Amino acid sequence: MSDCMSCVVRNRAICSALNPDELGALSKLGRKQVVSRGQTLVWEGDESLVVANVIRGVLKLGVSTADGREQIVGVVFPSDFIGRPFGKESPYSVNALTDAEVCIFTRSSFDDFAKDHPDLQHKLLQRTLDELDRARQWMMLLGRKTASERIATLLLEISNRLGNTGCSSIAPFLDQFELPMDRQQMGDVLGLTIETVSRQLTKLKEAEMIALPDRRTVVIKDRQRLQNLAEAA
Amino acid sequence: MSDCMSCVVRNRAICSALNPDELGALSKLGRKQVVSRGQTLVWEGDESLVVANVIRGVLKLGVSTADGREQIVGVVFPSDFIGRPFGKESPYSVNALTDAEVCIFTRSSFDDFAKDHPDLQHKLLQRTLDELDRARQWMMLLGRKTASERIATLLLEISNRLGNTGCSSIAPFLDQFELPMDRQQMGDVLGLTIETVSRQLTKLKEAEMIALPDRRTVVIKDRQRLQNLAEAA
DNA sequence: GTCGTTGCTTGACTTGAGTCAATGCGGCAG
DNA sequence: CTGCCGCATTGACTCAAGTCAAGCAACGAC
Repeated sequence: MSDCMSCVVRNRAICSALNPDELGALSKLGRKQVVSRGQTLVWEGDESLVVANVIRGVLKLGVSTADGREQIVGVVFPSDFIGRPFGKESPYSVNALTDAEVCIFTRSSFDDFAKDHPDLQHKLLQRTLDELDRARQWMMLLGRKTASERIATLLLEISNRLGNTGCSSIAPFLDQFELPMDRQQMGDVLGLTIETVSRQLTKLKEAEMIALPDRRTVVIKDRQRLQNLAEAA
Repeated sequence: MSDCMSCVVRNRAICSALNPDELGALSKLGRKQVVSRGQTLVWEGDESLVVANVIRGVLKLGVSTADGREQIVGVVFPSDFIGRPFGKESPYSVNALTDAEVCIFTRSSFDDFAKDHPDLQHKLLQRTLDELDRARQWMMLLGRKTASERIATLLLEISNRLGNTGCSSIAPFLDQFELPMDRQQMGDVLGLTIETVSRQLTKLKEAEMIALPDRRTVVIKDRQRLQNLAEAA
């Protein structure tokens, strides 16, 4: 890889655990790769051969049943880590929701490097613990929240995840943003159908909590009310 | 703690990463604690002050909304690790489903110990990755499976988790076992109501896939058919 | 014994979300 | 400009699961 030191996620990705020398060593193992929207990086059930850091773009982690039902079990943003280090087949597929750029490693070379760098493993552990907490919050959503609560939660989550680019702590969240996914994919994240997603968005628009200038753009007009709805109070 | 070397989960818990000397040092930091059914070990939203290994019994991790809906986001069995190391408040409460025994540490002393023991962190990372995979599989269940598929999945999961005690690799799963939870709690794990749980269990019984000799006992009579149902084919 | 209590099951009815089927709309190729 | 194509929205209807309300069975206290 050419230049980790100038990488836009240098200070947020797990690489931030490494000093310049270590970073140089790691950079020899990986390479940047562009992934275009819709492209699949890893298939569900395949042996886990690669891991990666997200540099730019948004990707989804998806599980599907034999009869074609799909559930998106994770959405990864820049600086997030992708993959299943230390063996095991990947229990989900990884797919680009938008054009993206990742910094990719073979699993075996990454594993070897990680074994010798406890600080890197520590960062990875923290990240995995955070991801687990997020997954559990999502379990509450999928098990117990109503359709409108789910939509409200998703919009706020995306607003936060897109806002926290870290570069500018001025914007902890965004009041206007582009959805990195279409209606079907929103349904797949929320455990709903495309029609229910559409209807609930219309309701939130009619209630003036949000505006939808075009299919992909969301404006949060009343964050407080949206938050109350999301928190299922 | 008196005697880690003779601990029943010695070879399966994260402690298996440690040599006898290290184990001796860790044992000075922790203590065994008996927890009785229904007792709460950690409250949702409280600062995470303790972590623990489960020695005996089954505990649940639960999240609830302001208006009283509950979702169980994890069930932990002997040798599993409980808690949120490295800061952060606990996003869920921890509750004993059965009488249990845990080996408990203050978070800060465990954190300090872990910092100096990369092998322990490595074990913890692997365990957390496994737990994350399990949580994601459960997201598929909560988002996309029907009531009967959910029940079938839960019964098989409990059969496997109770079977894999590690002590005897003879029994990879059990065909008869005691449910470590009541109907309400099954509903809370599956995102269903108590009535739906009861009705679906009756259906599985009528279809002769299982038998229910008493409220808490389950006998798997046709594992293959139950598995087909669970896999949502 | 019999009275409560607690947890589970069953039945009748309601409802939130799914299904099926048009219709609408914005962009782009020709 | 026109017509098509790929989403997205909307409407009418269905159905799986939830709600509300009895009953039932096992167990312990007295």
